[in-house]
Amino acid sequence: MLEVAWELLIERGLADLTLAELGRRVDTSAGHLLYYFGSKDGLLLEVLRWSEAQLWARWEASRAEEAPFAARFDLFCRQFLPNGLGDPRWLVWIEVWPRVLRAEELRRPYEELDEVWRDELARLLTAAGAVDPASLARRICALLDGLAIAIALGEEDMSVETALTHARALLPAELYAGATA
Amino acid sequence: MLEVAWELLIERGLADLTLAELGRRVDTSAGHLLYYFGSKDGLLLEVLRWSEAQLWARWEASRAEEAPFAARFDLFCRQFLPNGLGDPRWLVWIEVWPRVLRAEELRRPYEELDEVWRDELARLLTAAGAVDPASLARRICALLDGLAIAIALGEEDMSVETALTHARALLPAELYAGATA
DNA sequence: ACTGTGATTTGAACAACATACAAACTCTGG
DNA sequence: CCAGAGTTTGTATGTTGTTCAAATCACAGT
Repeated sequence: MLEVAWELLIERGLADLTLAELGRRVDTSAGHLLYYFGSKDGLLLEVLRWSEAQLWARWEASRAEEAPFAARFDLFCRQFLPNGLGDPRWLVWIEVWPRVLRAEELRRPYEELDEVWRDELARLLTAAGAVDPASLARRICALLDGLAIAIALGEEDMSVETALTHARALLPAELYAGATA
Repeated sequence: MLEVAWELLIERGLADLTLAELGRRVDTSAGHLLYYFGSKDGLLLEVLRWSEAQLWARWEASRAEEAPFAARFDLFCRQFLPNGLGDPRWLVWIEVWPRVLRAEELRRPYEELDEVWRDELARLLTAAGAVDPASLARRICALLDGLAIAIALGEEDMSVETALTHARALLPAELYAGATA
């Protein structure tokens, strides 16, 4: 069901991700979706969870633990960043933010999702021997968030490659030694 | 009128910033607001413009052109970053992002507003003799965006001071030499 | 003054939406 | 076969932003 929501999101964008429309796709009623997810906020959060799980699976499949740090870092950033304008994953993030502001009870679950990548990056940095991995991970993830918005919103002078360059610039020189494919 | 919208936003938050409610405050009808602003998106954009103009005025009043770079940079960041959880200026930014995604015609005006601070920071950096001011400004503004989201959304381990530390870390050592008040 | 014309302003109507809810249905343990 | 909890549906409700025709206003030209 979440998968269908996802496809709907890709096909028709944010505007058409409505309970009625989704109900039509899944052959059920909007009422049932509410019963199931509690609210549209709940549904969105669940979609986000699902999409993050997908991404995490891809990440676990592709991350090469023994590869050099530079390669793993690049891969991390590429996975994290949006895949161009209107990337569905970031569509949901951007849609969720204002809702977190309106609804107190979304804060906790939101933060949990947010933390995952920060922790993973911190793990990467720790393995590479960074001095304050937690703080550096915070910094890099914040940067990636900002860059991701620019990409997802379609700002002309921002691309994944440019973003990657910016991200690398935050690494201490000794960590990101060689160039990578 | 935009000022009243602003006060309404501060008092009651995002959820109550509705055309009907605003109309009640300004003693006019929701229909008139639509006639005037074209759409709610238009209103929001105008509110954002107004708030940015306010901020810009404060910035121009307080920036000391002859002060050392470190002080001017800190001031810039403090102005730019949200003033704690639910800062109204960032409330509007966060509300605008999903709308930019839904409505193509918002992209241009959005980008114009976005660029202002980037250009100003680039100016600061140029004056300080940075090597690639435009790119560095891009990077720092993206970082500030990411940090701002964390602050505005009320993530516990993020404060303006912490954010400031992160921002400073992006500067080449020779630019940010001394500590500042 | 009068009038006509275009810009405002209004209020009611509309459509789309998330949500609430009661009724109908389904399944399961006794 | 039944009772009752858990699902599912369809309809109703309340709130949105938006549309629109009518009313009002401002004011230039005569």
